[in-house]
Amino acid sequence: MGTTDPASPTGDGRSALDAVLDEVLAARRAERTVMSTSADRAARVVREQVVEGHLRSGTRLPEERLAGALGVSRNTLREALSQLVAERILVREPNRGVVVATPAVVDVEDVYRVRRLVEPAALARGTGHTPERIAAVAAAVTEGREAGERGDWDGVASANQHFHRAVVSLAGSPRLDAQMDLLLAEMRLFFHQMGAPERFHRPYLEENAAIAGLLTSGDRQGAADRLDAYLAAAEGQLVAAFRDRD
Amino acid sequence: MGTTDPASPTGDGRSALDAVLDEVLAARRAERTVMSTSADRAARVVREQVVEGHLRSGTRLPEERLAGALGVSRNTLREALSQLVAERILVREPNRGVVVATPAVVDVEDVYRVRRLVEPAALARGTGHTPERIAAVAAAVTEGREAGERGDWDGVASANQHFHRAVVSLAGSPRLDAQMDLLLAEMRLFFHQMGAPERFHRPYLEENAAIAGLLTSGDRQGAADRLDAYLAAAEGQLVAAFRDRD
DNA sequence: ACACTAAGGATTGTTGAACAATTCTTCAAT
DNA sequence: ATTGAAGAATTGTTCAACAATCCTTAGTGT
Repeated sequence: MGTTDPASPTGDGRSALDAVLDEVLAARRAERTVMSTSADRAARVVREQVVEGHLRSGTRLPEERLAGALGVSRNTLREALSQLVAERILVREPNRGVVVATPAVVDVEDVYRVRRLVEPAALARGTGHTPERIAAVAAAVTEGREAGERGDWDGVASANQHFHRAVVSLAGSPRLDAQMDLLLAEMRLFFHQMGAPERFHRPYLEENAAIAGLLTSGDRQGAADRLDAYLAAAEGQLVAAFRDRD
Repeated sequence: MGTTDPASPTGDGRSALDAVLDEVLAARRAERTVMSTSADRAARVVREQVVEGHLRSGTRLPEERLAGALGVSRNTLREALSQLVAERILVREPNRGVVVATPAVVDVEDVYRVRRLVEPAALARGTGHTPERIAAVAAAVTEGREAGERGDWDGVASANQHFHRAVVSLAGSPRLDAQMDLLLAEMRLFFHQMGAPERFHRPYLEENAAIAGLLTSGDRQGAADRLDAYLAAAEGQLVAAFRDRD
C-alpha cells in the first residue's frame, strides 16, 4: 500500500504522523474514560457496598454524610445516586432521599421472567457461539467446582453468577451483557435479603456442569431446555424463601 | 375478611383508617413521582428532541446554553445528560462535552442481535400471553394499516414501533419493556441517520399482520420464526443503508 | 505559501454555599 | 395516649467560582 513513508511532509494533507498522533490521543481519552468521572467512581463504590451486602436493604443514605465519606461534593454524589436508582439498586423516595432497595416477590418474579426468556434463547440460538465464549462457560463450571471442593461458598455463588453471565455472553452482545450485569446485581440483593446462600447454590453446581456438557457436545436445544428447568426451580426456591420472610 | 369495621379504635394497633391513609400518602407520592424531578423532565425534553430528529447526530450540546434554554441549572442539566448517556442516546467525550450519538454499523448489528433474541422468544414462549396483550399486538397492526391507507408514513413508522413493543410486552415484564424502550429509541436514531423511512417500513405492514394472525391462531412458533426472518431482513436493509453512507 | 508555537478565550468537571420546601423530632398540652 | 406546634434536619435546586482541558487565532519563522 505505498505511502508508509514516515513523515511524508505533503501530499494527502494528512501525514502518517497525524494518524499516529490521532491514535495516541484516542488512547489517552480511552484511558481517562476508564477512571471516568467522579460521579461514576462514587457510584461504583456505593454499588459495591450494596451488592456485597454491607449496606442492607432499607438503609437510608443521607447525602451530606455519604458525600463526605466518599470525598465528593453533594452535587456529584447526587448524580451517582441517580445512576444507581436507574439500576434499581437504590430507590428514591421524593423529599425523603434515597434508600437501598428492598426487593419484593414481584421483583424476583420479573427478574426470572427476563432470565428465563434470555438465557435459554442465548443457548438455543447458535449465533455468536465462538469457541472462546463456549470455553468461558466451561471455565465458570470448573471455577464453581473448585470453589465447592474447598468449601468456599462465596466462591461458588460468584462462579454461579459467572456461569450465567457467560451463557448470556454467548450471544456476543454488549447491550445484552450490560443488561445481564444489572440483573445479576439485583440477584445479589435478593440473596442478601434471604440469607443462607450456600444451601441455595449447592445443587446447581452439577446442573451447570450438565448444561455446559450439552453445550459443548453441540446439543444446544437440550442445554436450553435444561437451563429453563433450572431457572424455574431456582425461582421457585427464591420465591418460597421470600414468602417465608413476610 | 372479618374486620371491615370502619374506624375500629383499638385492637390490631393499626386501624382500617391507617391503611387508607397510607394508601392516600402513597398515591400522593406516586403522583409527585410522575412529575418527577427537574432532571428527569429535562432529560425527557432532550430525549424527545433527539429521537424526533430535531437534534441531529453529532451535534454538540453546550451545557450553559442548553441549561438556559431548559430553564434549569447547569448541575441539574448535567444529571439529565448523564442519564441520556447511559441510554446511549448521547455520548460523552471527556472534557469536550456531550454530543448526540452517531450510531455505527456495529450498533445496528448489536441492537438487532438483542431484538432477534428477545422478540421471537417473547412470541414463542407462551408465558404471559394474556388476551389483552395479544389484542395490543393486533391493535398495533390495524393502527399501521390505517396510517398506511391515509399515507401517513410517520404514523406507519410509529405503529411499527408499537407493534414490536407490544410483542415484547407479551412477556409481561416491566424490566424487559423498559429495555425495549431504549432499543426502540436507538432505532429511531438509526432511521434519522439514513433517511427515507417510508420505503423502509412499507413492506413490513403485511409482515406484522401475518405475524399477528399466526399469534392469534395459536401458532406461536410459526409467529416467532416469521418474526425472526422479518428482523433479519430489516437488519440487512439497515446495514446496507448504513454502509452506503460511508 | 506552509508548518509550528504561544497566548487568549471558551467549555467542562467539580466544588461550596445558599435557600425554599418538605419531612422528621421533640416536647409540651390536653 | 393523642394532638399540635415549634425547631432541627434533609432534600431539591440554584448560583457562583475555579482548575483543567480544549479550541481558536494570531503571530513567528522558514
